[in-house]
Amino acid sequence: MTSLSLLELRHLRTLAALDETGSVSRAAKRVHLTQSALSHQIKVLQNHYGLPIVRRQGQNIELTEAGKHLVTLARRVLEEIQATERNLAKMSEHASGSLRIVLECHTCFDWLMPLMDAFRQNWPEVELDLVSGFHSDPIQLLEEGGADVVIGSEQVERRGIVHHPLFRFEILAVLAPEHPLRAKKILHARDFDGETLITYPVPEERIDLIRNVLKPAGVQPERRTAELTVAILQLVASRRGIAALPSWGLKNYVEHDYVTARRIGSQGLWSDLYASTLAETAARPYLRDFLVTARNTCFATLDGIIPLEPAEQ
Amino acid sequence: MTSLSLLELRHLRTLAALDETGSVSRAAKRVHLTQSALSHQIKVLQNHYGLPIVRRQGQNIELTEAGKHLVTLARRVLEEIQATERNLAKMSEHASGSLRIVLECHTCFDWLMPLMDAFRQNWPEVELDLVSGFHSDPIQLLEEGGADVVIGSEQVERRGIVHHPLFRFEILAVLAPEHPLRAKKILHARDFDGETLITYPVPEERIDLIRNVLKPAGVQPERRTAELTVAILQLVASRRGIAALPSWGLKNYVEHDYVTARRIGSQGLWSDLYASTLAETAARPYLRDFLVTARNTCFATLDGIIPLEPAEQ
DNA sequence: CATATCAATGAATACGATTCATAAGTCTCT
DNA sequence: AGAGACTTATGAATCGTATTCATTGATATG
Repeated sequence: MTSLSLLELRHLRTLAALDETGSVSRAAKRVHLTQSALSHQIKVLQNHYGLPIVRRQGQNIELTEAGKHLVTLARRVLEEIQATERNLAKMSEHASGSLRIVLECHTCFDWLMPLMDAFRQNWPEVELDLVSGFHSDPIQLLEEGGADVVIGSEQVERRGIVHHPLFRFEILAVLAPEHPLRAKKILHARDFDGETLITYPVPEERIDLIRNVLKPAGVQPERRTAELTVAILQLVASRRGIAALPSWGLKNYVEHDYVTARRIGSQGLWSDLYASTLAETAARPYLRDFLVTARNTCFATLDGIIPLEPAEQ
Repeated sequence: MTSLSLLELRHLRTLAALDETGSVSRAAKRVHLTQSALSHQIKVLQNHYGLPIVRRQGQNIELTEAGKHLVTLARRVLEEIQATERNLAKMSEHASGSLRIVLECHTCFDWLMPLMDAFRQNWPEVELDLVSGFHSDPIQLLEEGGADVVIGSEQVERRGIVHHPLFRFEILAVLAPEHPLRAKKILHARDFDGETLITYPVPEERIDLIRNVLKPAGVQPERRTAELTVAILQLVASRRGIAALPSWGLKNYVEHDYVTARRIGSQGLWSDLYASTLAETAARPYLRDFLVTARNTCFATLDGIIPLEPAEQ
């Protein structure tokens, strides 16, 4: 089909990112390019169509009418492409197998559930499971063949294991709205002295706040555990202690004044999330599709997360 | 939307061309690239998906199952893109106006009619017309504002006029199946000596066979005219003379042995078709869309035509 | 008002798609 | 069978252009 169009999928991908982030620089991170690159892309498109596509709105940008047209196109097209690429993947080898997921991070339930539903639809032949219970060395599970993916935040170098970066997120301190510490904009290690820390029932080394902030400062608050995120929040709200949770799940509770969130340290406490697999299973098409849609749905639904550079391979 | 895909629209465009032409080199002409470029593109895609996309079938190629998946994707996507680009075009200026078409070439009716129907649907605001009758200087009509496009085969340099190349086609001699000349594979100028030439009712200079072949050789056969292509074919079939017509319209008649077609000269007699407009109207979005879909539908429906390089601008 | 963060832009760069040159395969015709 | 006219495939060279770099001007925030 002939076409005088200079439009390419790369444009559509950045358009979609622009729409989702509302900012050129955030969109740039999302598509792993510089802000400048996206600015140039936008300019080329606007010249080509003779129409503004984005409008500066204060700090950020906003799509114009024309931009929205292109975004709906982008959505449809990118989805169609992913669908047929899935079909192609199914035609190649390794199109079936198992995807047994180990979660190091309890809060990941939030985004994992809808993701697993979608995946089950797209890959009915793949045996999808969540392997439950606590595991001291989840990576070993991979090597023993007891699991296929570990979702966690530590990136330990080990032969035959590859870590696929998902995203970076901030961990915020969660307080009851009446808590005295609410006065401080930023909490530091010694602010936790004498407080009760409410966490998931996992070893200390697995809790970023303790490992990276409190322990180095020699602060050792009391601990109390709960299995579910809502239970932790409930305890916090009823003034039984402080918690540290990913920012994305807090938004609703904070907005309704159920709890208050505060940054930890002047830079904030950040953690990276990886999906780790055997090098061998990393090549499986359904695994790659799982990772792509995982990132997509996370970016779409989780606020305040930051893309990570894809692993060089 | 994140994507590990290296797929780009350029790939989809060549896929579509590959499917329509069944040959890498013909597809290359269609998308204005070299055969080598397309070969490389195909290889990249096959490596990426780990699947063959085309299969060599003797001289030409054939799409595999995977290739067909991609082609249906390509069709859908490219169509969607054209649709939204039309929408964008309508949002810019010059989105309405008139498109009055002058035909220098009678046979163009064949492909112009469905094209005009499609155009009318897409651009209801544009006043679409076929200006009828014979015009000695159709380009002048453009300058006088009596028409907007001239579709013809001569490319006369004139200030303020731009010629948009459509395609190149071959003109074949058409004989009655029993005609003595059927024995020759190729007809030359002197073969026409003493024959009756059946043409459209236009001046000699407008008839490529006469202007480029017979006149230079000093051959001057009798002439007889008919308005419609079917009428000409009817006269030929009933042995009233020979005609010279574009190859594309002949296929059905030749296959049913209604008439016989022969090449004219060892290289064949070829003619280029252009759409000419004022430079000013060339910028109008609906005109550009008209040209794009004209080329597309011609390539899709007309056999044996060859793309021309787009005019440099 | 200083600082941080944003988008825009021109020039330099680097990457990769395309071309070039060539080889190898396929069909047709004599 | 062999010549010729077609194809497609492939590695190396080239060229175009998308991206980055470096900088500026805007906009918000404390």
